[in-house]
Amino acid sequence: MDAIKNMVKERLELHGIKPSMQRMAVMEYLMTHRTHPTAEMIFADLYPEMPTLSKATVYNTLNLLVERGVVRLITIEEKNARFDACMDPHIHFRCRQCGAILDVNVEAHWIPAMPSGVSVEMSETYCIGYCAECNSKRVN
Amino acid sequence: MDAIKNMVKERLELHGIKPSMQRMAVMEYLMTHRTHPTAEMIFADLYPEMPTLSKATVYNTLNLLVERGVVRLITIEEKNARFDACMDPHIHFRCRQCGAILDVNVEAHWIPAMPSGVSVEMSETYCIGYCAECNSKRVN
DNA sequence: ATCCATTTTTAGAATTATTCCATTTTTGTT
DNA sequence: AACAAAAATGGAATAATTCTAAAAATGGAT
Repeated sequence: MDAIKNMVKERLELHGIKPSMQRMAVMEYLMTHRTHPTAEMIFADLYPEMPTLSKATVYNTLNLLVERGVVRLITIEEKNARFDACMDPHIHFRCRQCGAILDVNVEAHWIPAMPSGVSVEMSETYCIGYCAECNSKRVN
Repeated sequence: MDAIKNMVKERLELHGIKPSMQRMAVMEYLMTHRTHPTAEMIFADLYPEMPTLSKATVYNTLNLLVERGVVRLITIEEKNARFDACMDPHIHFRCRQCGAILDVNVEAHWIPAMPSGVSVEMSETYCIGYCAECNSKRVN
């Protein structure tokens, strides 16, 4: 019936994760909110509809999803970890002024030549500067 | 006399930072320890020789150095901020097993095309995987 | 259906990196 | 020496995340 819920379920099972209600909820949230939310944001938004949801479960689930490579952990902001369910190649940009985190699509991710013997499992690139809107308001 | 202390002093003054004892100590530490230390590590190592040093000062100094673009803040590890006084283009690699953080030199840093209006002040790339040593010990 | 083992969730306490705050010390200038 | 401004200090406060021990849910096997 619900196409999204099916995709969520499949994606979890594909990575060997049992699709419990809570895990489905967190995963669905990430797939439908491309806002790079923090654990706190996810919890706050899910809580009204799942009043017995625990913050620990949100953290447990996010950690599991990251470990299994289902979602990306973004450390572009020192304070909070942020999460992204989009695994297509893209990088992140954070505006120094308004704090917005934007996706920037790239054809493929840049992985420089590594010293021999080193194997790379994943790489992340992020940029920091001023977004178009904040730039236009800036005094020079 | 002390060539390093002079470099440290110059580098601070070049960025408009008054070279106090404490700031010199932190900056010298970063320039002579290419280990991407945490604030805690810097404090712990400096403390024996500067018993009145405060952790707050180490944090204040590191924040100032990062703001002024004298050192790089590295967020490759979720738990702690790490710092790097080397501003030459290079990226960081973290070994998932032993936790070592290595520099990987690159000719120039990769900055993908940004949406129009966006200005980029800095960018960071990091990779995570297994270092040569840990790789050789891994079971397949 | 029922029992049991395993997995998952839960609430709250604990941990810990970092920031904040009010005071003291240091520095530089008249 | 006196004073204002800047920097450093110690300890309390904050807040994100993890830990812990108990409760709930799940999934066979009988």
